[in-house]
Amino acid sequence: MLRLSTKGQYGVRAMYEIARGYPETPITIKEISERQDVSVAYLEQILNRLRKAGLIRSIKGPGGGYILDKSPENISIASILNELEGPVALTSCLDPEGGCVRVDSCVTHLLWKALGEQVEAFLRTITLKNLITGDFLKVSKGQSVRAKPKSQSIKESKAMTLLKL
Amino acid sequence: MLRLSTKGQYGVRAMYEIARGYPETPITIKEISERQDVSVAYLEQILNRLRKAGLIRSIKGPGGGYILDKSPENISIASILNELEGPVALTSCLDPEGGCVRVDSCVTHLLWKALGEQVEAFLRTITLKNLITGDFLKVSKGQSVRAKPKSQSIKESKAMTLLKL
DNA sequence: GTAATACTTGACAGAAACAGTAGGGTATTA
DNA sequence: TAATACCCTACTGTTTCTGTCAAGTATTAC
Repeated sequence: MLRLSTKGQYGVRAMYEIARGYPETPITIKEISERQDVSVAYLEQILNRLRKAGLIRSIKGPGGGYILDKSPENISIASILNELEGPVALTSCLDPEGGCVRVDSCVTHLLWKALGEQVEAFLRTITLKNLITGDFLKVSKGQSVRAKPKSQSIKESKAMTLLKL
Repeated sequence: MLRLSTKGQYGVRAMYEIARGYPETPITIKEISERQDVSVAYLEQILNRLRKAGLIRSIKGPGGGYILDKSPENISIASILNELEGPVALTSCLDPEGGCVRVDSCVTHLLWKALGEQVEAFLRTITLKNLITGDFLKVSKGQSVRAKPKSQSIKESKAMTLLKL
């Protein structure tokens, strides 16, 4: 249950590749395509939306490509997925668009709401920088948090709290 | 993103109705259908799977219906959803069935894994009893946890920790 | 024993979402 | 002006979802 679409998955992986070139080296779609094994045409769709959302910038012509529009520590996984898949909405009830007819009588309404909020909170704490440095991976494996205390931003330490649950 | 299927949603709501009759009063599909506004035929499919999973028991003939096979505090939302939608698997990579070809090279693999585990942990802590007593709802609204200390099981207090994040 | 109640099972079908392709266009550089 | 590289829209096959339908089995009450 709760499958993430390929658009979201590829989007995060593409952003990871773009982030690696930050702040100077643009990466072409072709390169992302080869490294992440996703077709150029499909990536075009995905990156287009992320560009319109202001997460990345594009440079046309030879030597061009894509580059982050903010620093990696300021781009969360949540912001990427929100653009590509919309906000977390476990039920149509909770979709910002269509309203719920039976909010009050629905016992499960607050359950789904709470879960959705927790997921969003989690995704907001993980940034592209975490993906690049691998801090996140170490923490999720249960390694010592205090091994690299000075590199921990506030956001990162929040992510750790969540992961240690 | 991350929409829950109606099967899962209806399943939980149906289980809530069945739980209300525990341990003595069986409830018919027809009654659940009317209370939760879901067709009888669709509920039949759903309840069948929950019965085969051992969560509920059925009694045929007049006066029959469905009844829980365990006490409400021993049936978690996770166990219901797992039967109806399978385990949380944000990517096909993480599906217990199909294996991942590029586990090691995939930077995001552990991210989705960690998120999935967190969601499962959350759903395991919420039980049908929480739904019935409404304890869960109070907590999720940020009310004092210590207001009813004696009714708190270990599981419930875990859920609260999660909700307070 | 028979009629009414209620669960059991498998097949099927329309709708929606997903995943990806195709084919044209525009801007920039050398 | 040719090559590079991004830009945009439309479309289509596949899968999943969301149910319905129809026929069957078991139990109870009388």
